[in-house]
Amino acid sequence: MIPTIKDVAAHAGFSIATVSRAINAPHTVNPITLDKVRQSIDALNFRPSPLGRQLRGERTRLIGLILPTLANPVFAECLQGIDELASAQGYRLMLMTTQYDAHRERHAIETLREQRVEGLILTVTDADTHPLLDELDRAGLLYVLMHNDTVRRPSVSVDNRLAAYDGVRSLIAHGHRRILMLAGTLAASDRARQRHLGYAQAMQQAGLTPAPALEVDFNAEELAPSVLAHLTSGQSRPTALFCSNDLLAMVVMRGLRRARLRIPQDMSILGFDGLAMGELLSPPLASICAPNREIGCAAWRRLLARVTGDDDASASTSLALTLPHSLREGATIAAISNRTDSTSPRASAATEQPLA
Amino acid sequence: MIPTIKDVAAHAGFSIATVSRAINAPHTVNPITLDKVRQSIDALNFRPSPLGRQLRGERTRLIGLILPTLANPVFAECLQGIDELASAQGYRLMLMTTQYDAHRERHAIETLREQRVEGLILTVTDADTHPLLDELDRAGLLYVLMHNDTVRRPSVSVDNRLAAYDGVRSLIAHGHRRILMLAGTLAASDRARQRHLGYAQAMQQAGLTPAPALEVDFNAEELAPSVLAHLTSGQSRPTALFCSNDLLAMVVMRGLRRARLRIPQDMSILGFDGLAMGELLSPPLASICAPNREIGCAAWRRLLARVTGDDDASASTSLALTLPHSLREGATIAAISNRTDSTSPRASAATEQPLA
DNA sequence: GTGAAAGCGCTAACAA
DNA sequence: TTGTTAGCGCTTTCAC
Repeated sequence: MIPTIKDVAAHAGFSIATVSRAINAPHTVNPITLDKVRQSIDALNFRPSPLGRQLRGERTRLIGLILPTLANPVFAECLQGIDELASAQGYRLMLMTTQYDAHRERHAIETLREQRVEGLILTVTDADTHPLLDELDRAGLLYVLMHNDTVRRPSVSVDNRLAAYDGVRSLIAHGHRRILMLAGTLAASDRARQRHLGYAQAMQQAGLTPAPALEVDFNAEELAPSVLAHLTSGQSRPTALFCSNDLLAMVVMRGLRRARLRIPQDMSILGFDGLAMGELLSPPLASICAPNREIGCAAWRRLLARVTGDDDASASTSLALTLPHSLREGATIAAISNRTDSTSPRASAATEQPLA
Repeated sequence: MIPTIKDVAAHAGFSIATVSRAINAPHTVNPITLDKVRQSIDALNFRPSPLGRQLRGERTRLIGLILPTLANPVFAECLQGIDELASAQGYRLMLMTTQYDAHRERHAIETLREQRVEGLILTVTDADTHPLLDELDRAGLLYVLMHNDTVRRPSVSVDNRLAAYDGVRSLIAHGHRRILMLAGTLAASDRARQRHLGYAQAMQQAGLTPAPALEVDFNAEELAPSVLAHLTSGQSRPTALFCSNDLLAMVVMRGLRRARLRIPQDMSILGFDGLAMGELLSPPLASICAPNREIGCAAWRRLLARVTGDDDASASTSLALTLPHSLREGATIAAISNRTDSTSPRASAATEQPLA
């Protein structure tokens, strides 16, 4: 079926050792022999099996990738960056997704470990409390976290707390006082926690009262009545929503529209992630941007440094690598005049200026 | 470093054969022995290396995946479906992206072949003229195409021609006469060709004149002036655009907005792909929907049937598996009154009714 | 410059 | 029930 080095040797009339050398150290074999061997290789369409090599203890050049889902483009964007570098450097990627499920996380790690991946790039729900990561440490399997916000483990991410702080400060600077944070049903993630911390800090610093994050069902067609009530109730109606990620922001925007609220006149929206897609929305989504692709690249570089042992430089570096975030203005944030801080959507709309 | 079966055997005080049996056929070994072996396995945190197994000619349970890009969620959606089934059935996925580059396609195939994948799921630019696929056939490497529209090779896709035909017919039914098709810079793909065929057919059947597809640069911030000229020139201004995919439709929508055209009052838009994201737009994007996730699943099932040899049933089946498409109405298509088929955006807007 | 042979981790036939 | 052994595809001494 699939030709082996043996077949090539027989075909060329040499020993397998010579064929091996012809492949791995061409200069050590007689040019004429080399030519014959190469002809046989072509004739049989032979490709050396990495299994044989790997078995000999060579490097597998295999890196494992564990992501929660690809339904959220955040991870697809990271993956693009990783894939770019990996294939350029001759590594292969083995991908598994977990759908945020702990069992699948465990299964993924076991599977990849069995495959003898040289390292792992992953995003988990909560990096600080994750027992599997301790196991990885114990097993000596190298890994780098992406997006997870922890100082205890090797990770690449933005400063989620600070980024959220900056974003919410910007909302406040636009005159918003009643700002609510919305989170997906997976509010338990380390980044969601950090983002809420940043939100709370910005609020308090402005003398405002932070509220707990409001959980929103990602998959529902409409916003739940209970949620909608929070967003529209007369007196304390929020004027701005800080969504813990862009996908959530998009779902919320749709929900608000269906409830006949205008964006940003009736409600300002700020997302988090900086999805490329967000710019295509109408109005373009304001978002706290993480350099997702760059996060993927950086994670790759860190992992590879560890894998190849070029880690001397980064040994002095702290575990957590923090990449700069940025604010994308978009057009989903309206400025609010604080004097006429009316609670009626209609009334307030008149005093608001959509932001270019 | 990584413990081998030998280490376990030594630790447990048995032969490697017994350890192997303890792992692969526990019932054939003495319970007491089994217990000891298992303790050693746990103690050493041993995982059998698939390399050894695979080398013995066992199945690798490895499937290769070659996608153009993950920047287009179409592929991410397929991948979700594939990944779901693959991990449920104990297969591993090796992913490579090509960015529509022929060299990378070749490289991906070679790499995966070397890895001894049992089969390949891929999307190529043009399946009919692709020399690499002939090579796969010759090499006997099993594969299934996704999205590629060809009857010559095993593939899973929608009927792109018919789907486009249906979509354009719907535009015509809404009163549109001047309908233009836009395509990405990769207009050479088999599916783009089929879609244009469907477009042309629907136009001709309605007594209208189809135009060649207009190429649009995907990555530009604004629509190119030449393109914009096509879309706004007075007399022959199109009233509807059929975009060869949803991502393109989104880019075009943004471009139109920047050019101060309203959607759908000034211009109707129909996309192709049925991206989940499209429903979150405002207005929700009308699209010809392919069941992307289902396409991934179906491709997986077909490939696995071939890989495992359960192909008897599908031997009678034709090579190309066509899944049903559907039309998502969205709200980017306006009805046009044909009597007052005015060419001025402003004037025509008055006679148009946005479609719920 | 080339070949013979050992060994990587594992399974399976065969022996005990 | 357990052990011995050959061999999967390959690289790498070590001879020749």
